[in-house]
Amino acid sequence: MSDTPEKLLVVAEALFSERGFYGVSIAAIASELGITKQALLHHFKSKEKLYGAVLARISSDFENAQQRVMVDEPAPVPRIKAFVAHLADPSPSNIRRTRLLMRELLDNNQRAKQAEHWYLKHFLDQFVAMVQVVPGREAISATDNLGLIYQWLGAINYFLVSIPTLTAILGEESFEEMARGQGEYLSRLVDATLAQAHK
Amino acid sequence: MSDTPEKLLVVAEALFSERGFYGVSIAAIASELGITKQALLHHFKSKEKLYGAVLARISSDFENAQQRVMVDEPAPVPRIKAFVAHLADPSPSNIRRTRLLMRELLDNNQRAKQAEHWYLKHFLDQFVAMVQVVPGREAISATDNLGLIYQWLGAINYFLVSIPTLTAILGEESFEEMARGQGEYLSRLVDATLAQAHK
DNA sequence: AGGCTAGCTTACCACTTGGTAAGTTCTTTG
DNA sequence: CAAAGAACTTACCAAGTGGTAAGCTAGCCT
Repeated sequence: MSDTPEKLLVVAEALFSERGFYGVSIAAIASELGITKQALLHHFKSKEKLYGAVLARISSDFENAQQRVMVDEPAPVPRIKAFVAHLADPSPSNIRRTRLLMRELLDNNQRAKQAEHWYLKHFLDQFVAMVQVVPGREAISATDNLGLIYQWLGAINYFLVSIPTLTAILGEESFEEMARGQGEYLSRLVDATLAQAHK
Repeated sequence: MSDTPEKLLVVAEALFSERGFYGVSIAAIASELGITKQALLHHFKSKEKLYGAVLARISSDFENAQQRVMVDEPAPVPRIKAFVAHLADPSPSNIRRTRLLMRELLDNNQRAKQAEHWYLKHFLDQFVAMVQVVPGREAISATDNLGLIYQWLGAINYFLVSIPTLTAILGEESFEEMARGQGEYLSRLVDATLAQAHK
């Protein structure tokens, strides 16, 4: 094979992230890769399946990262902070994936979806478990803890996808200043929200 | 005229919100309205312009709400909380608009955009001004306050667009429980994050 | 009455879309 | 060596895309 399927998924991920599922044609992806549309369709039988493969790759990487932090950081709160920091990593590749997942969040409204087999279900369950072992949080319901997690995910993901916009508004330098503060902000956000329920 | 332009914009807004700019054809919007595609194109000369009109309508409503809260709530912190509560209103129409604006945030990455004339610039400037008059916040840079606002917007907007997903995961009742807590959560989030910088 | 505009309609267009069908070349395996 | 399958290619297609052109009708203004 001339291109590894891995390479195909990387390019497809980038384009889906930038323009969305309906915004990219398989021909556009193929052209970016320098192959024909039909070569792409040979590997992934349809556009939907190609997109599915992109999602599967992301969610698998996600779960790996989650498992890693479970092992590396045994203490509950530092573990959460480490994981939050990982999710908030402002690297181009993480921004790209965050944008794609946010599009997915907006779309799977209308896309048919069974809650049980949802590709991020496991990720959320694990995350809730991470919060529930924090001292003082054991008694709090999973639903409430999920609410907390959604605040964090909101703050993290919204910031990441806003980066291009913020850079345009603020200019390169001011944005850098803001971005430097963001890690510290998030750490304090976790502390503040974790603490507030058991005052 | 048989349909008011208002009615056209309402339907277009709903469809753009659900499926995104590329996900909806002008023919689909027209069919939903029970008119021909060309009738729609008669009112708004192109798809882009129709979409632009939808955005303009939203941003104008936004600025009205902002102005109202400035008048109705003179005290800085209650004013912010009232505005946050307004933005977080989980009514179907607000969810629809939040979803549309989030799509816009994801897209205007690649869409050409001059920061100065950006349709939400004024909204953000006003919001920053609202935060900057909070006692203890005057000395803090606009950039830092903007960072704070993005945390709030993130928590609010992400939650709103996640509602369909969360309902599917948790079921109707558990979700209702979580949603009831969300208003209280947000109020505390504002308190906690406003306080943290001037301890 | 004549002209003008708003609000349509039907007809049409070039282009792009995702996808199929069938054949070809290369590589691996029995 | 033969068979099989993987990795393509070219050719094609029906359906849909955004948009133009031109005409028609009703109401309004002078």
